[in-house]
Amino acid sequence: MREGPDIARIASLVGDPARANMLNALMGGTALTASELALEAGVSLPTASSHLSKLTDGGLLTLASQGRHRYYGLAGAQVAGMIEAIIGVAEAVGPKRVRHGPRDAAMRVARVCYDHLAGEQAVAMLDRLFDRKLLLRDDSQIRLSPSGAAHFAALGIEIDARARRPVCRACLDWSVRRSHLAGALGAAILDKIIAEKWARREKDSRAVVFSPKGRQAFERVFLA
Amino acid sequence: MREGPDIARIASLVGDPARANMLNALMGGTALTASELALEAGVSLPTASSHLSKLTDGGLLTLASQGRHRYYGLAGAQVAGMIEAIIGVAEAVGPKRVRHGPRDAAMRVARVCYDHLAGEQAVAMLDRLFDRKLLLRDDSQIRLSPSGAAHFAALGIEIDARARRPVCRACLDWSVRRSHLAGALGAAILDKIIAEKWARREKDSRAVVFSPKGRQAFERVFLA
DNA sequence: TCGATGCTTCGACCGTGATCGAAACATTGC
DNA sequence: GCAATGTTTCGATCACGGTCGAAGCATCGA
Repeated sequence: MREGPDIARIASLVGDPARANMLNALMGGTALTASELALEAGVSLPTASSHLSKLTDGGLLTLASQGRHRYYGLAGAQVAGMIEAIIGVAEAVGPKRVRHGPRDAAMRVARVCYDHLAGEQAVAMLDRLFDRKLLLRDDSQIRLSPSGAAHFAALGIEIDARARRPVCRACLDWSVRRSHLAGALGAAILDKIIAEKWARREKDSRAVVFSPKGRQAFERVFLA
Repeated sequence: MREGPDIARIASLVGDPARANMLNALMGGTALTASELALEAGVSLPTASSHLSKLTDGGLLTLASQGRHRYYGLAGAQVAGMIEAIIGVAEAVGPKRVRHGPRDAAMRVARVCYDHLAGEQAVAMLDRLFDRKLLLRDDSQIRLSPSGAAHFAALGIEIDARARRPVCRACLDWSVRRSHLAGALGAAILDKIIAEKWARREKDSRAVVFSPKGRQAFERVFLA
């Protein structure tokens, strides 16, 4: 009975259906208000409020008060990564192996993971960035190379390396089961994809759908 | 309230302290009997038995009956990866940021993750295997290259690619936060490290401690 | 065949935590 | 100020699930 980190505490936070629905909704990356999350979870407002304070106390959510609205969001990419890992297991052991609808397929190709891109496209992108030496695998981190910094700057993506948030971070992809790029750079790239209208967010889903021209542009810039 | 995979079900399985302790114990990779796990979790045998059937029903554990002993083990590397991800979050949000004892430090360097090696050494190894083109990042998988197959065969590690189990698989490392190598090859490498006595398992811990000569040998073979 | 060992099932107990209505609190717009 | 809106706190209810002792199965060794 040696004691490690309190994984039961964290897991039990995710282990309630109402809270799991809230976290799932927040995987889209946008912060939501308490009432939106209550609707999403299918519980009353008081119940939702209670759950939300547990999640924030537990360190899984952050809270940003703006006037009378209170926006809840995931506490970081690591939390998002954990939830993706749980989703992966749930998919694998779930009773419904054979339910790959069209929306499911789109999710596997490209989706939002908190604030960055995930799915086959994202994994392929990270691979190419390594191949082109724009990113370097350091001892225990991913780093932006000088040529990489120049490359992204030319695209209008400039990252302040001194900010608190790490520039590059690996995040395990539940569908592909390999890492994709998170961190400030990962978020900036997703921002650009949306801003350039290369792709749009599917309504009420984490799926990201590229337009034909958008896909070409994305491949030219990131998969070349 | 759109429905995804049942992540609450999976998370709540991990969310009970007794079950979490059991899973943690099984992260060492060796299957354990019900009585051993009861001891590990600090509960009575009937209680443990009840938990264990829930975990197996839930798909997190596999059961191998051998005579009157019943050995429980993790259901796969994906489950192990999920638990590592939860451990990572628990460490990050836990109240004890500054408690890196010596055992903790050893865990970060090298430890067992289910049946393969994890920690800084394991992440560095995977990086070098890519650099040396012994492994290839394919579209959505890690593959063994022809030269890699030859290389490992020369070390006495031969993997049957037609077996049900994937040869190579990525597994996210909770301490380093990047991928290390799982799958049949990852397991075989750990086997070799132990068999060659390059390192030994720390008692009652997942830590793997290299001997001075063993470290040299490991670095020569896998980090060169 | 018989006791010993390992494990599960049964039954009963009990505490934690999820739930919601009502009321209190906070902020904004008028 | 004062109503309207968004959110939390309080209080009470209730059910689910964790817990263990006792008994029941199964397997092994002699």
